[in-house]
Amino acid sequence: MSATPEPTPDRLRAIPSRLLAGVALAADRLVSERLAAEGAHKWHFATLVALAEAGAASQADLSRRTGIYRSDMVAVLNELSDAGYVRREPDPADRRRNVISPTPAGRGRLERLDALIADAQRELLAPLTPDQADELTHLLTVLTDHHRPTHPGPQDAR
Amino acid sequence: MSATPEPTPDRLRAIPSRLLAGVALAADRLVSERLAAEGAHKWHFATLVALAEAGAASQADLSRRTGIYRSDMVAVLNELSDAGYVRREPDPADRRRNVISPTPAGRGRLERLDALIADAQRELLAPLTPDQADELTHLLTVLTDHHRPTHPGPQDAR
DNA sequence: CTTATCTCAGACGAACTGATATGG
DNA sequence: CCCATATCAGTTAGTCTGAGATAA
Repeated sequence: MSATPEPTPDRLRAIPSRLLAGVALAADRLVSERLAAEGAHKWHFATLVALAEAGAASQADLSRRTGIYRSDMVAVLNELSDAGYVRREPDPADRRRNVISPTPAGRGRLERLDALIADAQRELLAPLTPDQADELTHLLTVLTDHHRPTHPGPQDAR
Repeated sequence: MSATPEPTPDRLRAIPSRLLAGVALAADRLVSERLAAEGAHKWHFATLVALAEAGAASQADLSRRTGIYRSDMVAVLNELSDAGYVRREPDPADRRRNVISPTPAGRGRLERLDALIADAQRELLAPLTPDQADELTHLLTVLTDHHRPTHPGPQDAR
């Protein structure tokens, strides 16, 4: 048996950009699966976090904070508001915009999703020691802050 | 002045899976730009590397080694062979398959692309010390080897 | 193995409708 | 005050790319 399973060449496996792509993909799948089990999406989580921090914000604000594209934010907020997690009402001070604010149910939702995300991160970093996990996070943060034509997740800013 | 530019919440910025996604995206863009300057794509590079290592291989082998989807490999090989970088001929031992082999021009092409990729990796990791860059690569390798339900990274995200 | 579709998702530019802001 | 123009917020509809499945 064993017909030599065509290994990926070391020259390819050692390339940082390829390693990053692979691990990022695995991480994204982990997170997406966990959230999907609750009928949620990472965008919902990011939006609720931004909202928890800001208290209330316009859609454009949320777009900038989360990195979710302005057009796509519409659908995200529709879903969150249909589920009763956020309230969307016109801004009396500037009628061009809506003021989005979290509801009590939304705050509860955030805590639940936060726990799911934390679980996924733990599983992702399980093969590392706590110190290594911290170091990895640190190194990624350095690179993130350095390479930032403004896109953690892509989008926005044009 | 300063209208407070809506910062990304720390709760979002500190999440490993988000950091990975952002850095992986920046890395991929760097590499893609460099290769595009030579009219190449990362898939061409990966295929040439696999070919250099194997000497010659079937399309299915190359697909498994590089993580490039079988269907997409067809187009990649069409391009490489049109440019004279690989030869595609029927396998006399098994007429169902083709034997792909690199040409001298293909080997030269690989060296050129390899240099471009190396440049991109250097630029990507520039903000880190050499030790940190090595450590990052090591940590990513550990995660890559651990999280592979057969999908090390099909090849990339975007 | 090759080729042709087809579906699905995500990123994103175009463009339209208001509303606000500014300079004459 | 009136008007033209520029800009911003929200929204819709549509393109483009890539993954993955399926079938001939």
